[in-house]
Amino acid sequence: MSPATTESRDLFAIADLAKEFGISTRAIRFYESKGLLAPERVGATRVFRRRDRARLILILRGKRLGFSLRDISDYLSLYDANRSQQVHLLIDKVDERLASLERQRDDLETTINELREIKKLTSEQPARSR
DNA sequence: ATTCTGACA
DNA sequence: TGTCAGTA
Repeated sequence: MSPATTESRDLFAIADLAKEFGISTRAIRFYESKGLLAPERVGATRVFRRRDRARLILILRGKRLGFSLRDISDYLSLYDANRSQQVHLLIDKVDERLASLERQRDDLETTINELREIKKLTSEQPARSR
Protein backbone atom coordinates (compact mmCIF):
# COMPACT_ATOMS: atom_id res chain seq x y z
CA MET A 1 0.00 0.00 0.00
CA SER A 2 1.10 3.58 -0.49
CA PRO A 3 1.99 4.98 2.95
CA ALA A 4 1.94 8.59 1.86
CA THR A 5 -1.37 9.30 0.21
CA THR A 6 -0.51 12.93 0.99
CA GLU A 7 1.00 13.07 -2.48
CA SER A 8 4.71 12.88 -1.94
CA ARG A 9 4.87 12.55 -5.67
CA ASP A 10 6.96 14.62 -8.05
CA LEU A 11 4.80 14.76 -11.13
CA PHE A 12 1.12 15.42 -11.55
CA ALA A 13 -1.29 15.39 -14.46
CA ILE A 14 -3.82 18.20 -14.68
CA ALA A 15 -6.54 15.73 -13.70
CA ASP A 16 -4.66 14.79 -10.53
CA LEU A 17 -4.58 18.36 -9.25
CA ALA A 18 -8.13 19.05 -10.32
CA LYS A 19 -9.33 16.06 -8.35
CA GLU A 20 -7.16 16.77 -5.33
CA PHE A 21 -8.38 20.34 -4.97
CA GLY A 22 -11.91 19.87 -6.17
CA ILE A 23 -11.64 22.21 -9.13
CA SER A 24 -12.00 21.68 -12.86
CA THR A 25 -9.19 21.09 -15.31
CA ARG A 26 -10.71 24.05 -17.10
CA ALA A 27 -10.01 26.28 -14.12
CA ILE A 28 -6.41 25.15 -13.97
CA ARG A 29 -5.90 25.88 -17.66
CA PHE A 30 -7.59 29.21 -17.13
CA TYR A 31 -5.15 30.14 -14.36
CA GLU A 32 -2.32 29.26 -16.67
CA SER A 33 -3.78 31.43 -19.41
CA LYS A 34 -3.70 34.27 -16.92
CA GLY A 35 -0.06 33.62 -16.13
CA LEU A 36 -0.58 32.30 -12.62
CA LEU A 37 0.74 28.89 -13.52
CA ALA A 38 3.41 27.74 -15.92
CA PRO A 39 3.66 23.95 -15.84
CA GLU A 40 6.18 22.16 -17.98
CA ARG A 41 5.13 20.53 -21.18
CA VAL A 42 5.80 17.12 -22.56
CA GLY A 43 4.73 17.73 -26.07
CA ALA A 44 1.49 19.60 -25.59
CA THR A 45 0.58 17.92 -22.34
CA ARG A 46 1.01 19.79 -19.07
CA VAL A 47 3.18 18.22 -16.40
CA PHE A 48 2.93 19.75 -12.93
CA ARG A 49 5.62 19.50 -10.26
CA ARG A 50 5.44 20.21 -6.52
CA ARG A 51 6.26 23.82 -7.19
CA ASP A 52 3.27 24.21 -9.48
CA ARG A 53 1.10 22.45 -6.94
CA ALA A 54 2.30 24.85 -4.24
CA ARG A 55 1.40 27.80 -6.43
CA LEU A 56 -2.03 26.36 -7.09
CA ILE A 57 -2.59 26.10 -3.36
CA LEU A 58 -1.68 29.78 -3.01
CA ILE A 59 -4.03 30.67 -5.85
CA LEU A 60 -6.92 28.86 -4.22
CA ARG A 61 -6.14 30.43 -0.85
CA GLY A 62 -6.09 33.86 -2.43
CA LYS A 63 -9.44 33.21 -4.03
CA ARG A 64 -10.86 32.05 -0.73
CA LEU A 65 -9.76 35.32 0.84
CA GLY A 66 -11.54 37.20 -1.91
CA PHE A 67 -8.63 38.41 -3.99
CA SER A 68 -8.79 38.79 -7.75
CA LEU A 69 -6.64 36.61 -9.97
CA ARG A 70 -4.81 39.79 -10.82
CA ASP A 71 -3.89 40.42 -7.19
CA ILE A 72 -2.95 36.80 -6.71
CA SER A 73 -0.78 37.03 -9.79
CA ASP A 74 1.07 40.00 -8.34
CA TYR A 75 1.51 38.15 -5.08
CA LEU A 76 2.81 35.05 -6.82
CA SER A 77 5.36 37.16 -8.65
CA LEU A 78 7.06 38.28 -5.49
CA TYR A 79 6.48 34.86 -3.95
CA ASP A 80 9.35 33.26 -5.85
CA ALA A 81 11.16 36.23 -7.36
CA ASN A 82 13.04 38.89 -5.43
CA ARG A 83 10.86 39.86 -2.56
CA SER A 84 11.72 42.94 -0.57
CA GLN A 85 10.19 46.26 -1.47
CA GLN A 86 7.51 44.31 -3.31
CA VAL A 87 6.25 42.81 -0.08
CA HIS A 88 4.72 46.22 0.53
CA LEU A 89 2.61 45.65 -2.55
CA LEU A 90 1.12 42.60 -0.87
CA ILE A 91 0.55 44.51 2.34
CA ASP A 92 -1.28 47.16 0.35
CA LYS A 93 -3.56 44.57 -1.17
CA VAL A 94 -4.23 43.01 2.20
CA ASP A 95 -5.06 46.42 3.67
CA GLU A 96 -7.33 47.08 0.73
CA ARG A 97 -9.19 43.84 1.19
CA LEU A 98 -9.40 44.40 4.92
CA ALA A 99 -10.82 47.87 4.42
CA SER A 100 -13.32 46.55 1.90
CA LEU A 101 -14.52 43.82 4.23
CA GLU A 102 -14.79 46.26 7.13
CA ARG A 103 -16.83 48.65 5.03
CA GLN A 104 -19.13 45.80 4.10
CA ARG A 105 -19.44 44.82 7.75
CA ASP A 106 -20.32 48.38 8.74
CA ASP A 107 -22.91 48.61 6.01
CA LEU A 108 -24.42 45.33 7.13
CA GLU A 109 -24.58 46.51 10.73
CA THR A 110 -26.29 49.70 9.66
CA THR A 111 -28.83 47.81 7.61
CA ILE A 112 -29.41 45.26 10.36
CA ASN A 113 -30.05 48.01 12.90
CA GLU A 114 -32.45 49.79 10.57
CA LEU A 115 -34.39 46.60 10.05
CA ARG A 116 -34.49 45.97 13.80
CA GLU A 117 -35.88 49.46 14.34
CA ILE A 118 -38.57 48.88 11.77
CA LYS A 119 -39.46 45.59 13.37
CA LYS A 120 -39.60 47.20 16.83
CA LEU A 121 -41.85 50.02 15.70
CA THR A 122 -44.02 47.60 13.81
CA SER A 123 -44.51 45.32 16.81
CA GLU A 124 -45.55 48.32 18.90
CA GLN A 125 -48.38 49.02 16.54
CA PRO A 126 -51.88 47.58 17.30
CA ALA A 127 -52.85 44.59 15.22
CA ARG A 128 -53.49 45.85 11.77
CA SER A 129 -55.82 44.47 9.16
CA ARG A 130 -54.53 42.34 6.36
C1' DA B 1 -9.43 7.13 -22.22
C1' DT B 2 -7.04 11.91 -21.69
C1' DT B 3 -5.54 16.22 -22.87
C1' DC B 4 -5.29 20.42 -25.83
C1' DT B 5 -6.91 24.78 -28.03
C1' DG B 6 -10.42 27.78 -29.40
C1' DA B 7 -15.09 29.43 -29.32
C1' DC B 8 -19.40 30.60 -27.31
C1' DA B 9 -22.43 31.35 -23.27
C1' DT C 1 -15.67 29.11 -15.76
C1' DG C 2 -18.81 25.38 -18.09
C1' DT C 3 -19.27 22.98 -22.26
C1' DC C 4 -18.80 21.50 -26.94
C1' DA C 5 -15.94 20.48 -30.97
C1' DG C 6 -12.18 18.30 -33.46
C1' DT C 7 -7.44 16.58 -32.54
C1' DA C 8 -3.25 14.20 -31.17
